Amino acid sequence: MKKGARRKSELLHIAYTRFLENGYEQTSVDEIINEAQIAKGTFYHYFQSKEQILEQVVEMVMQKGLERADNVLGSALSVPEKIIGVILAFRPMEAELVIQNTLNQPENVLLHDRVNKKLICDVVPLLAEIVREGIRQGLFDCEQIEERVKLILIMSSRLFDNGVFSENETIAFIDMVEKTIGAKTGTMEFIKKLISGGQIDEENKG
Amino acid sequence: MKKGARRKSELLHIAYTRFLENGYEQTSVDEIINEAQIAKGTFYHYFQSKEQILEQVVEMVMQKGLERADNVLGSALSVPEKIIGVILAFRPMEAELVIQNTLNQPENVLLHDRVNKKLICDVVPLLAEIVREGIRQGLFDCEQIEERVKLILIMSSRLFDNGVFSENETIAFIDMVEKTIGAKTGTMEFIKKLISGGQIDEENKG
Amino acid sequence: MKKGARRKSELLHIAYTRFLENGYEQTSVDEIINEAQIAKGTFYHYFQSKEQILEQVVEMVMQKGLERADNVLGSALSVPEKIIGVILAFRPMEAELVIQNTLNQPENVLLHDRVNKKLICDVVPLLAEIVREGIRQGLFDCEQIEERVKLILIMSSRLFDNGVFSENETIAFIDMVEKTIGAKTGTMEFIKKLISGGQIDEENKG
Amino acid sequence: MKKGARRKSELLHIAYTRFLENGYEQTSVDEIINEAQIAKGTFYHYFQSKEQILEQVVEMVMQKGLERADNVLGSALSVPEKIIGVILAFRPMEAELVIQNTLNQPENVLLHDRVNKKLICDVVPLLAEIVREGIRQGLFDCEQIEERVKLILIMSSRLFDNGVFSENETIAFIDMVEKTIGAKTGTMEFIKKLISGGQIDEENKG
DNA sequence: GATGAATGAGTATTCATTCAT
DNA sequence: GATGAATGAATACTCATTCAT
Repeated sequence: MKKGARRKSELLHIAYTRFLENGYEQTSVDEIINEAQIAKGTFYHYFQSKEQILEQVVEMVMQKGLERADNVLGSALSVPEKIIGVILAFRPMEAELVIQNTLNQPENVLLHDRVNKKLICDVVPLLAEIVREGIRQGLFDCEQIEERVKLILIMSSRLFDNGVFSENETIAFIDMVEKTIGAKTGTMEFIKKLISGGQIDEENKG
Repeated sequence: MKKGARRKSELLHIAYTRFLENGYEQTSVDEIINEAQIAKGTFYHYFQSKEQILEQVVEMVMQKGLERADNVLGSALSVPEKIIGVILAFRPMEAELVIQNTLNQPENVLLHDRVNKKLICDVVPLLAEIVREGIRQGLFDCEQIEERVKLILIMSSRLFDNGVFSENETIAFIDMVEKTIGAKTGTMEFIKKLISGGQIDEENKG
Repeated sequence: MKKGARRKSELLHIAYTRFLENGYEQTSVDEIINEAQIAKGTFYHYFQSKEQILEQVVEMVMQKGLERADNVLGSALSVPEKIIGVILAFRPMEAELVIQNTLNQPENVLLHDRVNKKLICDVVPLLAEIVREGIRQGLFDCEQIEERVKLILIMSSRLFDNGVFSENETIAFIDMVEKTIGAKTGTMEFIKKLISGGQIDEENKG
Repeated sequence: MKKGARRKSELLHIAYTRFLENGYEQTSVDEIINEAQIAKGTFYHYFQSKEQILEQVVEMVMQKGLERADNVLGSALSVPEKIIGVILAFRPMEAELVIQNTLNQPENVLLHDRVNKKLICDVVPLLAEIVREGIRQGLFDCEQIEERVKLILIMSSRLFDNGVFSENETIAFIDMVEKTIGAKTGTMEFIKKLISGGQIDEENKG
């Protein structure tokens, strides 16, 4: 069914936005159906529970991220660029919201948390593979690859969560990333241009 | 009023425990007053709203942390030890809960988040000062001190949140800390003994 | 608390009436609170759930019945009269309803069923004791006393449930009762007057 | 339409089973169509409402009972055996369920009640005719035949509802039946063998 | 005949907050 | 200071029924 799928996707998008703006707990099913202009029953025709729509929103966000990450992996970018590309692939959410400036910090914690958990789980192996490639190319030099990648992800997730970072923060971050994976100073320097140059690269949404 | 203050403190402690175990949203005022054996009205005599008790719980937690941090600062510990000491001063919460094994991840996100925000805000200047002392002593060497300290805090907060870390995680973390602040390799090695020697070491879940 | 008790009793009475008229499932909490002119929260201040008010209604009905039965047992009535007196003590409900003519048979089955179960459970021992007294007085003669009493109760419960019985039904019922407990023909004859004479003796309610 | 009739019959059977297991109110149309693997609309193509399928289930059960009863009437059994045969003809439901052990007392009250009402209505004339035959044969002796038959049915229905009866209950029941219709002691004795010999005998719960 | 998406009034229950005593 | 009865808006969820295809 075309129509059914479109409706479900529309509901997911509305829920996603509301969850981010007001938080999961603070968003009632009523709010979602009012915005979608559908009946209560229709909502429960598509989703078994409120909890289920949260899960599917998380899945949707991750799915989009994975697709973008795949594009990055298959591209002709350099290894350092791929690392940043993959990290950014899972951060369009932040981008949208920084722009909308509606990000209501204390409320959307639960969604962020869920996404972060999945993210670390799914993205660590991807990045670890790229780092290994970098090691083979003589660009990086380190052990405990998964663990280092995880720490980088944690840091970047926090950084991007806030959406805003000073030049000093960027410098420190780049330095840490380089040292963490044993890259030469300057290898990741290009990040600086990425961030300060354009308030994060955009492209996303439906 | 002695009695009033004792009651308020008792209420804060009960709320603190319940918030951590079940989460803020999932803890009702009824639950708190039942455990405290007081009437509804009495609760609202001490706190204007449920939100207010959350704020005061966060304050209380931070206050305790600051007291412990002050002891660390005034002690005869080495600079590297002081850094870890201050970080740990704000993490007794985790310690308690890891032991109690009641830490229910998805629920207590809000409290953690609030505490973390305050923590980064209050603790960064403290740690920055210690790092500066370390630089003066020739132990460390770095610029962007506040930003680097912040990144370390972010990483450690995430690490301690999960409560469990493998040996590889510990090694990677120590290495990153040392490199972040420009310390010689081995300077922070003692952390390893702290963690593995202490209570918290377990095999990693994820 | 005088006031609180009065409210609770009022709620029980309203629920009792609605359950009988419309059935338990068909009576919503909204219906009860509208009739009682109280807020939703007030209902749940007195009862933990809808199920709980049903239980307490059943208890109330049984309690009233037991009190009436005690009066009968302590009276100067003859043994046969006591038997009928005890049976009737638990049947004021029918009386009310026959008069009100609102008894909507298919709906109130659940309440009836619950009351009947408790009734058979509580009343059988009472009646058995009276029958034994009758045997000692040489009025009755039978074995399997509890079982026979139970069968009589089952029959009478069904009879009274419908509230209406022809003369032939009454004759047959009396004959069966007499034969069941081995009484001489005519011993229970007086029931006939009771029933046909007055559409069941009344006195009940609040 | 062959297919249509088969489907309808299948739906009736599913509904019948669900109503008995979970009760009418607790069985949703969704449950029925899921089990039948048909669409919502199809259900409402065969039945105008949920209420209507209940009615038709009751009819179906009664129809089956009447067919069995007809076989009994046309058989070469003795008059007392025919009486019991007819009663049992309408009780296969209990038999099935006692065996399946799924009879969930509080829920299936409504279906039972409806069946019982129809049962008494339809079966009383049948049994009355057999009793008259017994009187003509000099086996029984009583007046108010319909009423006595009705009382016997009421008792037996309750007995069979519970499915379990002790020896004393059986003895008392047989004695009451014999005396009710003026049969010689021992005439209905064979019931005992039927019950205790057969499947249903268990130790009494209550 | 058959489908299943859509409906929306209805359900029981929760809970932070108020206020007269 | 302390109580707890009372509130009522809000919540997630159900389900018999309809109807365009």
